[in-house]
This record gives sequence, structure tokens and C-alpha cells, in this order.
Amino acid sequence: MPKAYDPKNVEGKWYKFWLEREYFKPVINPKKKPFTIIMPPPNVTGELHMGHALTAALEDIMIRWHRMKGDPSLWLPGVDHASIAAQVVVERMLAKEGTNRYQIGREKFLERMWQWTDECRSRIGQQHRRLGTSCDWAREKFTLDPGPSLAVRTTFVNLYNKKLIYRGERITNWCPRCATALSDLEVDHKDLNGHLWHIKYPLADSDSYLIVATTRPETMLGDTAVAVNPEDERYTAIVGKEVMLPIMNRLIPVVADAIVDKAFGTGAVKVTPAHDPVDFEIAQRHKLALINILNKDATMNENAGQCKGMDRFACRKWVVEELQRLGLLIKIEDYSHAVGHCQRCATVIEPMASTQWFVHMEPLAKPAIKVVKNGHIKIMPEHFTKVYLNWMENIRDWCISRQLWWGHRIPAWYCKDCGETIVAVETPQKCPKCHSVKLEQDPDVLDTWFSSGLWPHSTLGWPHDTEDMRYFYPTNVMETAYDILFFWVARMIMMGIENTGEIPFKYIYLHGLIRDEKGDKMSKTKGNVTDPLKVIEQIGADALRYAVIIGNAPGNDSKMSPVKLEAGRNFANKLWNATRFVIRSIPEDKVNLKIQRDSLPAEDQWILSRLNRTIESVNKAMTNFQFGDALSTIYDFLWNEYCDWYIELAKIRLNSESKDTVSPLPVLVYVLETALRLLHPYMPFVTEELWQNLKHRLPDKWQKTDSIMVAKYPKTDKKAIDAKAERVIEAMIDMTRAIRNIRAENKVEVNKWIAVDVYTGQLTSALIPYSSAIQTLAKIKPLDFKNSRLSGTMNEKFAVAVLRDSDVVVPMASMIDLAVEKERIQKELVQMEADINRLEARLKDEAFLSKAPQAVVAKEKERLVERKKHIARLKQQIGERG
RNA sequence: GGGCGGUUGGCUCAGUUGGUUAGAGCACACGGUUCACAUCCGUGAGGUCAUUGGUUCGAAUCCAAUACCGCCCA
Repeated sequence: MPKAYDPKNVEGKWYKFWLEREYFKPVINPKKKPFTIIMPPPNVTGELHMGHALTAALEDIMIRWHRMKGDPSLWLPGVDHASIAAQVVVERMLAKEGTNRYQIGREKFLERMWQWTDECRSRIGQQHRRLGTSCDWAREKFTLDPGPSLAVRTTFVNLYNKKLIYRGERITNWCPRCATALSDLEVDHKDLNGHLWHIKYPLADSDSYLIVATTRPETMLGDTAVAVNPEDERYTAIVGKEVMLPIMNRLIPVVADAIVDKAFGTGAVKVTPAHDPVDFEIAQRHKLALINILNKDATMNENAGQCKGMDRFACRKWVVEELQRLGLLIKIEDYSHAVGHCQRCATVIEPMASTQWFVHMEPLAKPAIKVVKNGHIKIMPEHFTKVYLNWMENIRDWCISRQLWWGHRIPAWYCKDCGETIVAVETPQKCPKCHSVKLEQDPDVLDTWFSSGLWPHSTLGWPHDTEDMRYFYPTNVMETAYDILFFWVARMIMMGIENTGEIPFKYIYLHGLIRDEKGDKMSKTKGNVTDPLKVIEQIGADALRYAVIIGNAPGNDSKMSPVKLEAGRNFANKLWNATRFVIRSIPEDKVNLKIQRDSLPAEDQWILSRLNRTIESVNKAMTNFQFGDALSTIYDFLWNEYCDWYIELAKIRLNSESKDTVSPLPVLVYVLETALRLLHPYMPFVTEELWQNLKHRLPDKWQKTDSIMVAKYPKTDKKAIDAKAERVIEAMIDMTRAIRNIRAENKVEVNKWIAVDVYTGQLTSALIPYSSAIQTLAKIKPLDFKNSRLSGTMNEKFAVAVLRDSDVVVPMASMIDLAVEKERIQKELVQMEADINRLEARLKDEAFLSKAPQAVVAKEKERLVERKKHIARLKQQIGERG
């Protein structure tokens, strides 16, 4: 084995091996409960970014863990056609070529989309493979595949027949660049500094006038009324009268509507029903006309009179100037207000009345609220439950039609002869009403999220009754980013219950966003995305996985930093070298690696005990979805206990000439092998490589297992927990540390051997065997175990330390700096006295004694006794010494 | 405007139901190239857990208010 770990030579090899053996494919076994995760399908918009890497890592951890636990585990991968987002990408490509989708036509455009999609899918697939994702590629789905498409059409038809999908004219968010309607969720509101223009609207039958205020003066061209609050006494007299709309010179009524805010502007507002949602409502109530003044590209149409053909912002400028010229502009105020922008292309949205398809959400939301409230679905972290419920309880109808070309075509046909609307799964041949064959399909496609909402069941074969659907549904965990809780998760719950009668998943694990170093959200539009592939090429997939998982708590954002990546790389290298050491320590001729439980030295019992405590807390953390915690627990065990102490202790035994020495090899190998399995879900490649290297040295029964990924996940062996061995070895470690500390503080040369006396009370017989270990680890010779408590003068000849289970005296023949030592001891004394005072006060407190749990009181008492003993020993040591 | 979250050593963050002396990585200081690893080893310094008040025998942890930062919704 080379001196340093090089992931380049390792990762591809094992991924191929796993694929060939079909380890990613679950074996359906009706006797066992499956574990299922449906992967959030990445968009065909480009490469995977760090967020995807986090998703992949978290889900892979869960899947590998369950697989190793013996659950039939399905991780179903997929890719999303991402209707608008993908179309935007390809349209940008076309723009660079100096053309656009209208010029090349729908058919050619779709060809380009498929071409792009194919490239993108293969790239995404490759990236996932490089990350080590153990998903079942044979079951991979694309949202536009026949299966999911059938699910989309079936759902559409069902909801239409239940009157939960309807078509109507409503105000929607119109993106002039994308030339499509958007749902409310696809609009980002940003506060912009604009103006509030105050405009005079002359009354028709007098010289008087009304003043209205607006942030979008150009919309006045489409005004069909002025509205005031019915309670507003200023205007009571003129309700029902007419005003002359400037520029257009059209008479429009003054109406009274309670929705008008008396405090806004002058209390009179212009009403533009075709371009404002509130005005639309007013118009409905007062039967006002809708005048649409915009073309699809946000230029003014023929309803805008002389402004026809102007761009909306040019028109705004023109209208303002014209009003000024007419003397109708009273004032212009600076005004900051929220302006909607297209989430995909950042163009300013225009609210516009148009005929669209909608889903009536309230009936779908009700059961979806219930399953979360009653705990059938659990959201982690828990506080997102509130966010979910708040949104669901105020849900509004969902505009699902998009004037795009890329996506699921709406399964609705219109009869050109009788006007009948036909909604059907299969393309109809003739009109059921008039038997005409002149049918035309709705040109629009569905919102991407409509198909995504069906994902947990459409990927498993719904609407067909498939084996996968029966076995794997409902799935177990939906793991995704919190920013698509409404877009996706909420809709999957609603659609899942609607279509299958069951919840789609039991747990929702929401992870935070991975931000760049500055804390900015990574986005393709911003161009600050990190390509995980580049990172993998530099330091390996395991290091990348380590970096995204370590310290990552559910729901919390995290920043990606080179430092974390480096830590991951270092850890992999540390494991590599530890294993290298273990393997090289095993003699060529196979030795017996069976652990002789009854004759183990304390250090073996200690590391086995620590291993099992680690297994215990790792399993517990994973059960609670605390993967960051679990990983750092494994890291700490391997690095700080196994490598730093156990291997160092083992070296002493390995180098021992004595025949009586029990070989550390069986435990050395056993603990490493177990810890590698424990770590495997997190860092699959390096653990497989090391495990395979080690395997040849393992007992025969291990030869039957071909890969660590199908080996058993470690379970706690309670019998191995050994508090006494832990106490002995911890005492030994404490002593070693104390001596090293004294050496370092007093600047003793590294290579100088010094003598030390210790008194270790009742642990003496257990610690004597570690005499040579301590000597080696702390450069001590000789180490004398004394029969009675040491008492001495702290002077230039001695340094002292009082530990939990031992007293240590280091005679250093005039080498010590007395001032340094005095300060060190003084600090300790002060600390001890403070502790004792605090504990005594607490234990005198009647309230504490009567109200605190018995166990806590007992613990505090014990602690006080210990502190008192400690301080006595300390004082004795620094006192007279003969 | 409504809601949610954050504020912990120089930096980045853990801290699950309140109970020892609040942890880690990095950075920093000092010392180390001999037999797994300088992607390393040893030792150390560094925090009144944003502020104020409350609940409690006991608060980083629960409650309230304030300040600052961020996000979502309208």
C-alpha cells in the first residue's frame, strides 16, 4: 500500500464492482419490511451542484445503512424535465445562435430540448455515480417517460371529473420573457424603490376631480372604474357618478367597495381589472369590463390607444409625461414596494387576466393537513411543521397551465365545431357531442410540479397495480431541501393521498442549503456553483461527502469551505494509514485472529468497550436522522481513541519480546473492521478499499462476504461494555497526559528520559502492567508505583499532578521552573475551591435537596466528596516532602 | 404587514427531552522528520453561550421583550 491515500485509483473500481454485483437492486421479500427513498429528481438544466451532493450523500447514507441492516432497500433515482427552467436554458442557447423558439418552430424546438436533455441526463448520471450513490439505476425514471406521463394524464382527468381542475379567466402572474403564466410560488417578490404617482381624474359632470395614486401609471389605460371605501365619507356623494379617464377619454364609474383601504393615498383607487388581482375582484363584484392592454411580450396592444406597440416601461414614461403635459400629475413620491419577478429569468412579472387551468386546492389540502397534524407524516426538523400548516391552511388555487412547449401537454381537446371541451387520458378521435373530428389539443403544457407531485407513486408504476407499488409504497423518507417544501413536498402529500389513498412517505427530512463561502445561495443564474466533480477529482468523493455531512444539522444552512474538504481528505488518509499499519503488522503466514475473550488485557477490553459505546450512539443518532452527529462520533472514535491510543499501545505489545504477551492483533483487526463497517455509509469508497485489503487477513467466515456494502451493520454488544477497563485505561491516559504536560510546560527535551513516582491507590495492580506503556508514551524511566500516598515539597526538584485516580510526582533534578509550577498548581487550587464552595452551597440548599431528583443530588454529593479528597491530596503533595 | 429561524472562543459550526468544569474542526502559540500517517504527532492558550427580565432548586437549553442578521409568505 502506498504511503498516502489516492482516491483516483480506488473509487471507479469499486463503483463498477458494486454495479456488476447488482448490490443496488433490492430483493423483494414479502416477509421483510422494505426501506424506500425516492430521489428528488434533479432538473435537466445543467450539472449537479453541492446541494445535490448533499442530497445524494444523505440519502446514500440512509440507504446503505438500511441495506446493511438487512432491509430490502430501494433508492429510486430520477430526473425532472423542469419545464420552464430547462426551456429557459435552451432558449438562451438559441439566443446565442441568433434565433429563437418561434423561428425554429415547436417541433424543431422540442428536438433541441430532447437533445439537451439527453446530454444533461447522462452528465447527471455520471456525477451521481462519481458521488457513490447506490441507487437502483434499473428503475431510473424521467418525468416525461411513458409511465409518469400516464400518471399525469390520469390524475388530470380524475381531478377534472371531480371538478377539482377547472379552466377559467383569472388574474395570473405573466412572465413577458417566458411568455407564460406562472403560479404564485414561481414569483419572487423583491422590494424595489419606485414611485407613487398621484393623478387627477376629472369628474364627468363638474369641475371637481378625484386623485388616485398608483405605482404603475401605464395601467391606467386599462382602467374601468375608480373605487372608494363605502364607509369613506369624503366620497359618499360621488359614488355612482362617472369620471373621465385621462388620455383614453373614456367615462368610467366610481364604485364603492369595502376592500379599498381608506388610508392608502387619497382613499380613491384606480381599478384595472385585467392587470391587478384586487381590481379583478372588484370588477367581479361590480360587473366591470376587463380591458387587457398588454400583449404577451408586455408591449401595449390595441386597447392602449396611442400607446399601442410601446414597451410597458416606455409606455409608463410616456403616460407620465402626457399627464404632466395635461396638468393632471399632482405629485410624484418615492415609494418602495414589492415587485414580482420571474423565478427563472428574473423578468418583472405582469399580473394579467387570461384563461388558464387551475387546481382547486382546498379539498386536496384538508387530508394533507390531517396526516401531518396526527403525526402519520413527521417533518424534520419539527419547526417546519408550522410552516407547512400555515401555508396549507391558507392555500390558494394553483395555476397549472403554462404557455410553454417543453412538458406534459394538457390532455384537453376543443371541438372546433361545437366548442366542446374533452378531457381524456387517450387522445380522442371525435367529439362525443357533435361527432366532429375537428379536434384541437390545448397547446399548453402543465407546470412541472404537477408531475413532480405524483413522483413517489408515478415512479413505482401508478396508475398500474404493480409489484413495486404494492411492496415499496408508501415510501419511508422524503429527503430534500427545505426551499421546495411548498413547491414539491406539500403537493406530493396532497396528490399522493388523492391518487393512492395513502400517504406517500412517513418522514420528511429537510436539509438546509449549501451556500458559498460568503454565505450566498448557490444558483446557476448567479454562477457561483461549485462543481462537485472538480472537488471529487481533487480530493475524492469520500472527502466531499464528509465535508457536506460533518456538522450538518437538519434544516440548517451550511457554508462550503476548503477547510472542511481538507478535513475529509485528511480523515480518509488517516484511515488509510491506520489500516496500512494494521495490515503490515499481520505476519505473512496466517495467524489466529480469534479474540480470546477471557484473557484480554484491559486495553483490549477498553477499546472494545469504547467501540460498542460508539456503535450504540451512532445507531441512535442515525435513527434520529442526526447524521452529522453520527459521523463525528465515528471520527472521534477512530482518530482520538483507536489511532491515538489503541494503536500506540498495540505497538508496544507488537514489539514486545516476551512470550507471555497476548497479541493485540485480533482486537486491532476486529475493531478496525467493525469501525470500517460503521463508517461505510458515510465514506463508501475508502472503507471498501480498506476493507477489501483487510479481508484477506480476516477469519474464514469473512471470506464469504464479497463487499463491505453487503456486510452487516454493527450492532451493540452490551456485554463488551466494560466500565472497569475504561477506568483503568483512562487513568493510564490521564497519567500519560499529565506527565507530557509537565514535560512540555517545563520545556524538558523531547528525547530526555525522566523518572516519575506515582501512587494509584486501588487501581495499582491494574495499572502496573501499563508501566512500560506509560514509560514509552511519556518518555519515562523508571516509573515507580509507590505503596502510599506521596507527599512532598513543591520545589525546584519536583513537579506534581493530582488526577482522578492517581498522584504523579515528577522529580526533575533542578530542571523545573518553580514559578511556572506554582502558578499551575495555584490555578488548580482556586478552581477546586470554587467548585467545593459551589457544591457545598447547593447541598445546603433545602430547595435543591427536596426538589431535585435523587440521582442528581447523589451525584452532586459524590462530586463534593471527590473534590474534597482531590484538594487534600493536592495540598499534601505540595506540602512537606521528606 | 404576518410567520419562521439565527446570534456559542479569531473563523466555521455542534450542543436531541433544562442537571459535572459548554464541545469539535480550522486558525494561533510552543515543541517534534526514528520504525502507519507532516494529509502527521505532542502540549497549550482562547468563550460572563447577543442584551434585559422572568420561570425553576438549577437555564446556552424553557418563557417574554429588545437589538442585529437571514429566510418564507403577503
